[in-house]
Amino acid sequence: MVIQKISLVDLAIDRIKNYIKDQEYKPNDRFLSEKELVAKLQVSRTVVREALISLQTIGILTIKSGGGVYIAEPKLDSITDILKFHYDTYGIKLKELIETREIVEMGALRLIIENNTLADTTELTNLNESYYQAILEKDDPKPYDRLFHQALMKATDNSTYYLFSEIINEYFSFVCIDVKEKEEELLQAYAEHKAIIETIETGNLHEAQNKMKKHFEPIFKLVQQLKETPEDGADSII
Amino acid sequence: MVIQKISLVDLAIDRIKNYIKDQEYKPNDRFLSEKELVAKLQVSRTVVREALISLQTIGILTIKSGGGVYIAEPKLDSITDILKFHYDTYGIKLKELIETREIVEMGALRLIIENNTLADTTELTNLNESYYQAILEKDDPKPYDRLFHQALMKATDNSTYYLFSEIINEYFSFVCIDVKEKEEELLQAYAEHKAIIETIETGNLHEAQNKMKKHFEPIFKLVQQLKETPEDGADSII
DNA sequence: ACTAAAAATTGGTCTGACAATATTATATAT
DNA sequence: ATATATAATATTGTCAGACCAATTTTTAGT
Repeated sequence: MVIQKISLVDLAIDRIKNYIKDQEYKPNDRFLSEKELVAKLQVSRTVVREALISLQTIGILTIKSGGGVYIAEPKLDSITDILKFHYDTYGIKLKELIETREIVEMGALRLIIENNTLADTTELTNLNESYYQAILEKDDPKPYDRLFHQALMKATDNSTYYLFSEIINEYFSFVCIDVKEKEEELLQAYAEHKAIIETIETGNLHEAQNKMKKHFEPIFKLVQQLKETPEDGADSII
Repeated sequence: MVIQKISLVDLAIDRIKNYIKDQEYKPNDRFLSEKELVAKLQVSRTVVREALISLQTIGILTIKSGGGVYIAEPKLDSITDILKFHYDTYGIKLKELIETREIVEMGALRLIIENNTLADTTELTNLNESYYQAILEKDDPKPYDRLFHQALMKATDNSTYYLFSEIINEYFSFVCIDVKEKEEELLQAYAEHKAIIETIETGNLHEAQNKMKKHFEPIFKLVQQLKETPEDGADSII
């Protein structure tokens, strides 16, 4: 006996999913209320609620207490949530994660250069200059760094690849320790960004990838120095 | 008023998550029953159930009707579920997905060769030979192809990178149309696998990547010929 | 010791009730 | 007439109790 009998909740989830597809809802649209779904699906409120919660969990719906049910904004929170739990519970090596980022961004360079999807490097340059300004003004430059790398990934003109890179980056920013870099190192990163942009413009893939690799070296070294420090005491649910 | 008051369900989810971490459960271990959780968390069964369902949805727990709650096997089903919905609802371009696979596998070659993580290419060869046998015996060779590419990704010795590649492949096998390839094409693929292995052994990254790129060309061309055929009629929930 | 029936456990679903929150309608003041 | 405060309504959150269905455990009989 392997077959799992399908529960009403699972059925409800499926129906609601299909309904959302067919109705061509847009994010933030108001969805049906629990009451309406009870009438429509002919099941108890319990079942409807459990289905809605499941759909909220995977980021399809948003339930506002007292305010109704809405179509969720397409985000990756639910995916990164899962990965976070994975990380906490089963452990993931930081070194691996950074290496993954590195490889993914080097791959992005290939897409950009081979497919020639980046006609205009102005935006990248602007973002990097914002990064530079933030450094000089002692602001936190990290958001700009993030934007720079995001723009680079977007320049692949492959939204799927970009999607996965975002998952990885989300995951990374959750996992990664918050390193305070020295101004000297930040300026170095700025220069490397600049060099990468210029190399993209020349169309030299091999060179661009090498520069990207260099760009990742500092963080790589940093991580390899870190010790794994797993120490917790909490035990019961509280 | 931006702050969302935290619901009891969300609290329960958090507590349970932490409890699982602390108790060092293993997959398939029996977890606490609803009743026990009610007693432990001091909330109603409704809240416990909704929390459990949420945790089941993201693949942390498995609820067996009448049989109790269990720690789920770490799988990516929940993630691919989310992506599937994304695909159905917002659409994802097949061409992009294949390009993503291509880039990811080319990146894998870099990791393998640069880090020299693949001391022994025997397993890859064996899997490829199984692929060959399946072709000759008119079996479905796809599973062996899948195994070959999986082994390649594992050879990066980066479980995180492997994890992401699995997400992509799961996603791909869901999305992708089931193409029946001719024996001629299958044998071609076999030969390309073989060539890739040999090039890995020589340590020539550039060459290996080129061969991988060639290996993806057929499926690439196939997809670009396909027309988008969105045609459905269903409207209401049923 | 093995098997089959009975009992207990556990999850699945339903109903009704009330509380907490958000939205909408109404009344009031300017 | 418009803006604001208040009341009414709608909606989700939580609880309790009941019964059904599936599973597991116990018991009884051979």
